[in-house]
Amino acid sequence: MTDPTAPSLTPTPPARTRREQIHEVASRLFSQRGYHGASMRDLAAELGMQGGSLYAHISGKEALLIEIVEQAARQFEGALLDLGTDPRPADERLREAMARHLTVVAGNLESATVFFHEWKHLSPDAYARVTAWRDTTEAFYRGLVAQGVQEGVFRADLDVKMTANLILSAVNWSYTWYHPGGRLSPREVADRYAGLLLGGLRAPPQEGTP
Amino acid sequence: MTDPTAPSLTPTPPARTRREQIHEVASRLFSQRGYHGASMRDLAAELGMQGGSLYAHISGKEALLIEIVEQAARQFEGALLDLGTDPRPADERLREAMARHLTVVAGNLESATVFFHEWKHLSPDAYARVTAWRDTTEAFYRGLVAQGVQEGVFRADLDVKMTANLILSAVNWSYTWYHPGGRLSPREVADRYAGLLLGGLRAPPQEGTP
DNA sequence: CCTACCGATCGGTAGG
DNA sequence: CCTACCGATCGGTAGG
Repeated sequence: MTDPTAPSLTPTPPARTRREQIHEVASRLFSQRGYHGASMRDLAAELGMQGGSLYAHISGKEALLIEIVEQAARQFEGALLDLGTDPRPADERLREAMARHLTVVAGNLESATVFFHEWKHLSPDAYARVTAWRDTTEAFYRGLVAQGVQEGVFRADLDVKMTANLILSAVNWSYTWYHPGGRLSPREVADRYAGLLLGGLRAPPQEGTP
Repeated sequence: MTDPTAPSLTPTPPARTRREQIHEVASRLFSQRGYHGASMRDLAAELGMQGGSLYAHISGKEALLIEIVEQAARQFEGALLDLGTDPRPADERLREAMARHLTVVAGNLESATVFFHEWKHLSPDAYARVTAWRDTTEAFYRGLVAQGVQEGVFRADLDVKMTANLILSAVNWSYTWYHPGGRLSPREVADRYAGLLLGGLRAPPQEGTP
């Protein structure tokens, strides 16, 4: 009926190398079953090959984990990097940073999950690189908060570290609940989160009812 | 030198059954290496016994996971339950709920980590129970937000679901960064988070500089 | 709680 | 990319 070798009329998805396919399926399996819970034979089977055949394309299971985690780290880094020199006021920069951060999570839910859960299983070298990346991201958000205070856009009494922790909680925890087909786009989530964080939950004092 | 059978002068820690010791070490190993990455032989070795001897005390590896995850769920549930009927205004209830939630996370970092990472590996029955618990907790926070709006304590235009998501992000993500010996107690973290959430980051409009 | 063991499965390799 | 295989390790059990 459907001959897999027949030319398809639907537009072919962008050509992916076998290596990219392996990374893609590995991200899904690692995110669903965990790094140690997903076997190389599972991975091979999903790609229609034998377990040993994987090693014609990749050097080993851990190399796969390293590449998935580091690619995720690079995506986060690339999304936030140029915001360091953005001329807008800190509240707008915060909104933009959260939007980009959430877009990376939402657009790469599987590798983001692997990134957040499985980085502890990396070998010392890759482990250190991921830790460094994490520190950079925290420093970025702390810097943003501190600049906002200096600009007079944010309250002067903010605890910079805890404020950055709160922002990071919001954008990172999204990997647990966000579903791409859902009600809100990543940018809409960011707008609502940023609005809540900037304005607070408390109702403003009533006019004329003192 | 130190005879392990000699009576100790330092106060003995509360008597723990062998089963409790097994749960404790299993929580640590599961949190550090993941459920599938930690072997029953590792666990036995840390307790000074042979692999097979574990099965005199427990029925299997998955039973261990189930009990760790469900005990964590019960702790969260117990901490939040009676707040449903607390008579204080919603902003104080929010602060209290966050303090209790963070206290459970901070006081059980290892089992909380297992709870957040490994619940997907449960068999269907236990999986369903954990999902139900998760729904209950989300409903609790959504209810709290909705009540705050009704009371006039929170802004009338809040997105209840996203507000609850933001609160849950803050208290749950804490398992990734909180260290018991650190600068702030769980209650102090809750106070700062609640202060930020309620009041917002934005500096209040300047008096006399319109 | 130990010894000794079970079948299954693991990541990975040799040779084609 | 396959066949056939390696040693290691897995969760768990029998019998004491």
